[in-house]
Amino acid sequence: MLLTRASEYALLSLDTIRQSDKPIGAEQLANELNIPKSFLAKILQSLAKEGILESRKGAHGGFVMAKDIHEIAVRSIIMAAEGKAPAVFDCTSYMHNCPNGAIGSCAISPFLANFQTRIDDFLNGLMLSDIL
Amino acid sequence: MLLTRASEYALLSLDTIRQSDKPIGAEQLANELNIPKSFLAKILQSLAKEGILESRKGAHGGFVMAKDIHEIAVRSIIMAAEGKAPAVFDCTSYMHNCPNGAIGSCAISPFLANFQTRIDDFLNGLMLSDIL
DNA sequence: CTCAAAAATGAGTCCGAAATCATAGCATAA
DNA sequence: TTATGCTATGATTTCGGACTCATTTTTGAG
Repeated sequence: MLLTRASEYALLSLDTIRQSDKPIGAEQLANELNIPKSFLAKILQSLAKEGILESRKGAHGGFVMAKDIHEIAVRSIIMAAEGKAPAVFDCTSYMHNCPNGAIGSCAISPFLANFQTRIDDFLNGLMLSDIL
Repeated sequence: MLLTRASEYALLSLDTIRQSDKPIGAEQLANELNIPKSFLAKILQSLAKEGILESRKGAHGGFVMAKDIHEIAVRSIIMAAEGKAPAVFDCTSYMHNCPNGAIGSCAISPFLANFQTRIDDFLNGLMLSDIL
C-alpha cells in the first residue's frame, strides 16, 4: 500500500473545505467525515504548514484553502499528510546507503529508480483540480 | 511504501536463479543473498505456485525458472511475493464495499481508480527481462 | 529399498509504524 | 476578557510486516 489513511483523510478534508465559503474547524470536520478529531487535527496542521491550507485562529476560526486547487499538486498533499515522500521501496530512499550493498551492487535499484520516477512525475503533474 | 521486502527478495532471487544452470536450493540462496532462510522459502514457494519458478524436490533439487524472463510480468512477481495485488490505497481493493460509504459516496475513489490503473498498467507491461 | 536431501506447511513470536486518544497551553476574533 | 479553536506533545492501542521454529512430505540417489 502506497498511501496510508492520513492521505485519504487529507483528500477528503480538502474536498470538504473547498466547498465551504466559511472556515471549517477541525472538530466540525472530524464529525462530518467521521474521523478521529486529534488525528485529523495533526493532518490539517501539516497541510497548513505546507501552505495548502490557511488556518484562522480565534472565534469562528478554522481552515480555508490557501491556494487555488489548480495550483496544488497531489504529491504535495501526500508529502504533508504522510510527513515524507511516497516511496516504492524503502531502499530507494537511501540509495547512497543501500543495505544490500553488503552483498554486492543492488540488482534492482535501476528498475526501482525508474519506477519511482514515474510515480513521482505522475503525482507531481496531477493537480487537486484533476481529481475533485 | 508500495512494495515490502518480500518483493525485493523475490526480484533478487529470480536474478540469481536465472543465471544458474542448476537448480538452487532455498538454503543456498538465503546464504548467498544474506536473507533469512525460512522467510525466503515462503516467497519461493509462492513464486512456484504462480508458475514463475519450478520446484524440484529431493536430493540435488531446488528452484529453476519455469518461464522465459520475457514472459514474466513484474506485477505477477509482486502478487506472488506479497500475496496480494499492489494497492495504492486499501480502499481501492474493495471499492464495492467502501467503508467510506457510510459517510456518503467516496469523493476520492475516481481518482484512486485512475491512479491505481496507471500503476497496474505499468507493472503489467513491465517484463522481468526489462529490469535485469 | 532405504535414506537423506530438500521442498512444503503451518503455527507462532517480535517489533515498529500507523492510528487513535488525551490534554494542557496558546492565540485571536468577537 | 472570553469563548473558540489552533499548537504541541506524548501515551496507548492496534496491526501488519519480518522473521523463526518445528514438522511433514516428496523424491532422487546409493
